[in-house]
Amino acid sequence: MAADVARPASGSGRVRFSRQGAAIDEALSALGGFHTAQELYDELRRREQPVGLATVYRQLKRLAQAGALDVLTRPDGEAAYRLCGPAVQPDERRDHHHHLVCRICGYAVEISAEDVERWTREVARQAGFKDVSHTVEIFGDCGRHG
Amino acid sequence: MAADVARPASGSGRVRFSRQGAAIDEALSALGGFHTAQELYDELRRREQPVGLATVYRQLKRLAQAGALDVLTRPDGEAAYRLCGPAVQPDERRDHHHHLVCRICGYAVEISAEDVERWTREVARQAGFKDVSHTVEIFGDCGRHG
DNA sequence: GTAAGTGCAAACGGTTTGCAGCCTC
DNA sequence: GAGGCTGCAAACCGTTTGCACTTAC
Repeated sequence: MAADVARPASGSGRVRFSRQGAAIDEALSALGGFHTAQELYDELRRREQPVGLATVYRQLKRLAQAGALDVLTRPDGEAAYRLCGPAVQPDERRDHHHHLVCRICGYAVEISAEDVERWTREVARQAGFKDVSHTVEIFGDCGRHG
Repeated sequence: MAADVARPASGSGRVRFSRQGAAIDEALSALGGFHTAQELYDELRRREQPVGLATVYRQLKRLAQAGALDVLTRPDGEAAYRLCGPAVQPDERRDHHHHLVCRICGYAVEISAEDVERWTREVARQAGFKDVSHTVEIFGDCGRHG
């Protein structure tokens, strides 16, 4: 099930299969939760399916752009990725959402934040701001790793 | 008023005056809003009071630790700083808060987020997470720069 | 005189890119 | 065989650090 992660249906330039791409999909699926490119890189070596670091980054970017990955910026600015919810259909657009992330093991819960969305929009409106975007992430210790 | 920015009352190691430190305080005050170390560095050169980039970073870190600066992580991971609210007393502890920041000019509004604080705590509790922290920042276009 | 503060340049860590070669379609 | 994908190494960018020097007190 791992290697079947949504492949981009993007118009320009067909996407080809590669051993490395599959390995990355598998690792993402096996690890679960949010993990950085470096962590993924290490995991791949551990699995004796080494992939160049540059390739890991490129693949992650592709998957993210294709909507197959959730991307998250950690407090220190490092980026972390995980597969989108289990059964994402190719054309199913994932809308804006946030996460409650374990800072120890990367386990993450998707949080519905209707109220926060509404709140940010309202705050921005009051201050006269336009083209508003926001970041909301919650980090903690899930207490069930290991 | 600019050079009088709160100096740390920290116990270890007395803090000395320096032309560079004062210049940085002034620039921060003159610019207002959130700005990166690099932006500050450029501003200082523009003012013909050049300060080494390393010094800018060190000074910003000091001021931030002393509680004289608000620190903010931009979506791309870069750090931005600004002086804390106008009249901060040396021993006045600024508690956790968030900002609505203009992504164009750095102008920022401090937002009270009681409800969001409560919400994040509640979400985390429901998921059984401990030691919870969170990031909430709103970016937009204030429409009044220039 | 002592040690904090500074400047420079080198080092760092995460991420991106140029380019030659490989491999899928 | 054309073009995407890979690997490597070099480049980047923000930030930190080592070290000798300056300077406030």
